[in-house]
Amino acid sequence: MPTPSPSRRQQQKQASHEAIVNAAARLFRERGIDGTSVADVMAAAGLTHGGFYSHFADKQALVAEAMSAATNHRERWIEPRPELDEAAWLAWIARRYLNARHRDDPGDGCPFPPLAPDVARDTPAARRVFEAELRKSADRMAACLNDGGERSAQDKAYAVLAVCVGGLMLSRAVESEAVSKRILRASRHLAARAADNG
Amino acid sequence: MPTPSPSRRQQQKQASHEAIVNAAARLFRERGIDGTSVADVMAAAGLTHGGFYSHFADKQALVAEAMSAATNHRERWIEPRPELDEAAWLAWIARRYLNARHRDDPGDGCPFPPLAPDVARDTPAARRVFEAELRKSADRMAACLNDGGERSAQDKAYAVLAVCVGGLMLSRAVESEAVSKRILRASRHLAARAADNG
DNA sequence: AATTTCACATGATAATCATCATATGAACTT
DNA sequence: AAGTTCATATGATGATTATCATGTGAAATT
Repeated sequence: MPTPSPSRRQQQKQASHEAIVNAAARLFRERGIDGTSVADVMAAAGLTHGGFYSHFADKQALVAEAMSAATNHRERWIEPRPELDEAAWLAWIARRYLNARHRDDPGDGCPFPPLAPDVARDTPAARRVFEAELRKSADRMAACLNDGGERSAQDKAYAVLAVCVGGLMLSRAVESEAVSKRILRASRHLAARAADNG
Repeated sequence: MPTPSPSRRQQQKQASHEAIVNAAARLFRERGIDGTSVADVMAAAGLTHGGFYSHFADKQALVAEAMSAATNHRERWIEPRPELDEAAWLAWIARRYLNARHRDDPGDGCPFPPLAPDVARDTPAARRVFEAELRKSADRMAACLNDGGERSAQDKAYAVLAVCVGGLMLSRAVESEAVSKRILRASRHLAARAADNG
């Protein structure tokens, strides 16, 4: 059936729902899932804690939705550039992803680095959402890569995602700026190497 | 001064201290730092919660010690093999690290993947410990690599660590065995590519 | 042997948290 | 306009937690 024009009330609820999910997507990336309380999320969404359970069955349900919401902007990093060859394109997206700006703003960045370990310890449902989002990213990247030899474009994509996610995570976990930058630079370099046919 | 033979009491305390640190090193890797209570750690060490503060100023102090303790076995993964050339050696250590056994036993595995995001949000002191341990791993690896062109052996080492850490983390965060294995395999392959001279 | 020390146990304390119960007022229905 | 619904607010509840206070018995000291 075609969407009947939503009532004012429905609109209001949907707006709140989105505000909650967006607040959670940011806070989870910034402080981790365990480090973020339901009340924190609701306050950041401009609401109070009590209303939470008319939107979600429990915190787990929010985690799943927030994970999806946080991954919606993958186009920011994985953007086609048909005029570039494979190595140049990989170097280009690696620079978009592995840099100090992204490192210093996890709340607005890729959710894989900050949330992967939390998800690994979470429920199968959470891992299914993570996997679906990771797969979408890999597919989007693979569409810009060549199928080379025994390695499919998808395999290359997963490997590039691994360096990018690992490099960003490590760059955030060290204290000195010099070492952090070095990790970013070295990871960018290796990401571009995924292009060569082996 | 030469170590005076430690009294029975000192020995006892030291044994308890080590039991606590080892229990923490395992539990933090398995359940995360926030997901592990001081009481959990003490119980796993065969003690009760009250004695904790005669060993550590607070939970943070334990985090720092546990991180070091968990990294002490890096020789398991980064082991010299002078008879192998660089690419073969990298392929070899990548297989040692990026496999299902390691993936399925985080409590006894490398602490970087499960703890990096927690540390990124922790105190500067925690990040300094993380950095020191990461640097030791990079140094140990770099000692087995060639200084090639503009990329130093250390840079290569950091990049290899990034794929390894990222690949293991992603392989744990997805639900299907097929995708998980694919990530491990693709990451192993890219790790070995770090050898080529660019 | 009497005394002191201290590692560890038991038992608070105060904070935080997920979740639930209930109230309220605006938005829909009639 | 009176009645109903429901999104959200306010205010519990019970669990968990880091940390502290106090007790105790074995070990060290005298």
